[in-house]
Amino acid sequence: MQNAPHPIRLEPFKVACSGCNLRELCMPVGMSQEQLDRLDAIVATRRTIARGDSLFRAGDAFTSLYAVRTGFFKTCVASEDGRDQVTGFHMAGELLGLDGIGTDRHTCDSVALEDSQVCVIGYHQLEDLSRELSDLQRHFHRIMSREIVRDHGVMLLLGSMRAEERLAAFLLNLTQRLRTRGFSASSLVLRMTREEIGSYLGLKLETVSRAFSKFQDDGVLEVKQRQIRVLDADALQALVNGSHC
Amino acid sequence: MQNAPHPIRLEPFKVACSGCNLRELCMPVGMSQEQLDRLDAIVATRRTIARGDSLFRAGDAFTSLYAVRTGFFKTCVASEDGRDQVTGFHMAGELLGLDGIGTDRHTCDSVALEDSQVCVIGYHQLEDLSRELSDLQRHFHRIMSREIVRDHGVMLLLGSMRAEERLAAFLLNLTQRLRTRGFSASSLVLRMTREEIGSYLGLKLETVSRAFSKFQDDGVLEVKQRQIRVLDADALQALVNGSHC
DNA sequence: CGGCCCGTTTGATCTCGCTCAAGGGTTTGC
DNA sequence: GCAAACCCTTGAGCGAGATCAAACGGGCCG
Repeated sequence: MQNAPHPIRLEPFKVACSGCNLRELCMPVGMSQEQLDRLDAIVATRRTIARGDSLFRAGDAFTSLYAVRTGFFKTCVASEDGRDQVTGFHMAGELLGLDGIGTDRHTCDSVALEDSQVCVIGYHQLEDLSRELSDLQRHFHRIMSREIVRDHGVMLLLGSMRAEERLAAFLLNLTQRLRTRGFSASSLVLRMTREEIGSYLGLKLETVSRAFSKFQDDGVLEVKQRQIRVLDADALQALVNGSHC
Repeated sequence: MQNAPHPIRLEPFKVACSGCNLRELCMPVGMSQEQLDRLDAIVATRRTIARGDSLFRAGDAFTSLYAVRTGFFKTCVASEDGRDQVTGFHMAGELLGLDGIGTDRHTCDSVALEDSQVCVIGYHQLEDLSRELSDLQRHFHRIMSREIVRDHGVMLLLGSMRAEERLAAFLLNLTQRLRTRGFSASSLVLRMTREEIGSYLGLKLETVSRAFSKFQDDGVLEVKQRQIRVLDADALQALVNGSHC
């Protein structure tokens, strides 16, 4: 849209990390040109996933990690009985599939919430390369560690927050990540249903809906179905910071 | 105890991975003698932590990982306001400190629940070595991945289980881990208070206490303060598997 | 254009776990 | 050995969120 005109060049599927506008968010953070070229070599393919389809499912053999290029995903785990829990939402630049490393099988489902594209990163090749490039090794370890820290944050949320606090924390997290990607921090379109939000937050969909309505009544949000406008981010932050006492 | 007599040799603090009886549970899983020797070289020191003391705290600079050698730990995160959430309990052979890799600072507190000893593993040395030993690299990645999967399991528990189901899942997890270490699966001594269990499970201590009493009344457990005897593990398993419908 | 499906909102009621409170048991320290 | 913490148990009442139910709204397709 806002780009200066470029010579029209068709690069049907091969778009390298080195030329990717997500490279400062994704695997190649801070890598040199030479390192980038080597990373390009192992991120050979991309895959398109239609809305509603799975990128992988629990039980699938683990071979690759996936970097979200465009679109939006949820991951969910299921227990033996039907119970189902959304464990995360993932947007451009984020890495999917880390759960599979431990047992060589994926332990959760990853489902596209809109038509999406991912870069396929062969895991063994990544291992090989990260033995040579200590920057890559370090970065990969950081990504895994941050995932653990993120999960601890969700555990804190699920274990000790009330419904409205959970939703506030969720919205602040989303807007924060959107801002990092250059989007507005105040206007967003939810890619997931109330039920999926509820599953992630340990709430029922009705409770999520009521919390949205409450925020709207209080002038904190403007809610039109999945179109959300944040009117008072400070109020959300205050909720998360336990103003309930 | 059951070993053939050895010449009495004092090894005051240096006990190597290669001679550690936890090596099949800990970092050196499946490593060759030559690899073990190299690992020994970087696991140079041990540290003793008295009950109630911290191994590390949120905000501390991250330099090392810690393998629990003896004793028992909890890790907990705190939010800006006073809220506090136990994110895990850790016993012999388990690795602590992975949270620090992402930001070079620890993000949670790790507290000894009994007098404990840990092996200190310098992280940079581990990185260096795992670039040379692909088995070590692989194993380390698996440990991190399993931690992520474990956290997903806790999220499922916190997000979708009722109080008694949570306690049942917790007890089954504990006994499973004790069994792996050669302890009885039916008789255990809890190292943590009801409040700490409650924090981990997203419940209040009174609710935990009531659930214990209920299990005792139902003949599933025998509860004497922190001394627990599992009388009917199948009943616990049935609870976790959602027999509530 | 009309009808259907899906997701959402809102209301009424119920219930599980929380809160508040009291009492008892165990461990620790003087 | 006694006292003081600390931890655990149990009861009573309450309330946040679940459940059940109904109606609404938008998008899609015939």
